[in-house]
Amino acid sequence: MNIENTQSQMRKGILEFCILSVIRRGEAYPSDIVEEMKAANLNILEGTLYPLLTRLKNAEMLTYRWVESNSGPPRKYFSLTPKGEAFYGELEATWNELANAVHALTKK
Amino acid sequence: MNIENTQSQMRKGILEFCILSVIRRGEAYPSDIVEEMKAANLNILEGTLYPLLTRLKNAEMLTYRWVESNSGPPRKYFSLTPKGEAFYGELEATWNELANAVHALTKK
DNA sequence: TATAGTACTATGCAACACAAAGTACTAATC
DNA sequence: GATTAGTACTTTGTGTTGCATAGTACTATA
Repeated sequence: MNIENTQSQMRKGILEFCILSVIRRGEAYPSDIVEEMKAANLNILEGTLYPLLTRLKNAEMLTYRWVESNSGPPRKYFSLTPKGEAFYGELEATWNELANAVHALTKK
Repeated sequence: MNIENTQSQMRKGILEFCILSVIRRGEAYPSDIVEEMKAANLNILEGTLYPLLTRLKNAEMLTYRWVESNSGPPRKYFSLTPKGEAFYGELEATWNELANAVHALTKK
């Protein structure tokens, strides 16, 4: 029981929401996602990001296309499906409810 | 990949923070904790609460005493140890950082 | 050709919320 | 007194995901 572990636990379920938020704003490939999240003080590791993107794709929330890169290997650009768009709305509501509940409970 | 599962994942690590918050405000027994959390729209199940309280006790964040009840079986009243108090401070900082990061990323 | 940088894939583990089943104590009812 | 109901706590097993690690593949550069 230490703070690093608890932080990791706290991130579960939330990273999914964050990733969809980044992609929802515009087609993005994994490094884009990493950069945007890092800019918001959310560091995500490839061991988490790639399987998560794969799960989201398999669940039909995301779709992707390969784009040749002019400075390295090809990149996988992801975008939201309509199903992913709807799911995003649910995630947003769920997160807001949770955050508000925690705020209400801990700030009294 | 559905909203109920994601909600459950989102709660991981957070419930610990909430429980310590309730107990920090004053000695409490499990049903007290359930009621206070329910009032804040955070429902916690016994299968989660009791093992969590046990983990916190085993990690020396909590201590407890038995109190006879005048309307049923005895109750286990929990309170924070100094170590638990310090850990709470870390949890609060960690949660705030995470919540702020998510807000920054998703509300732009 | 070998190396470096970039991009992506696969696998195994630890931890916790959830679900369910069970034990124990006390008061009320028969 | 025996049984039932309500309250309180304990135990166990499962599924999921972030983390950690190792690996493959593509392109540019030396």
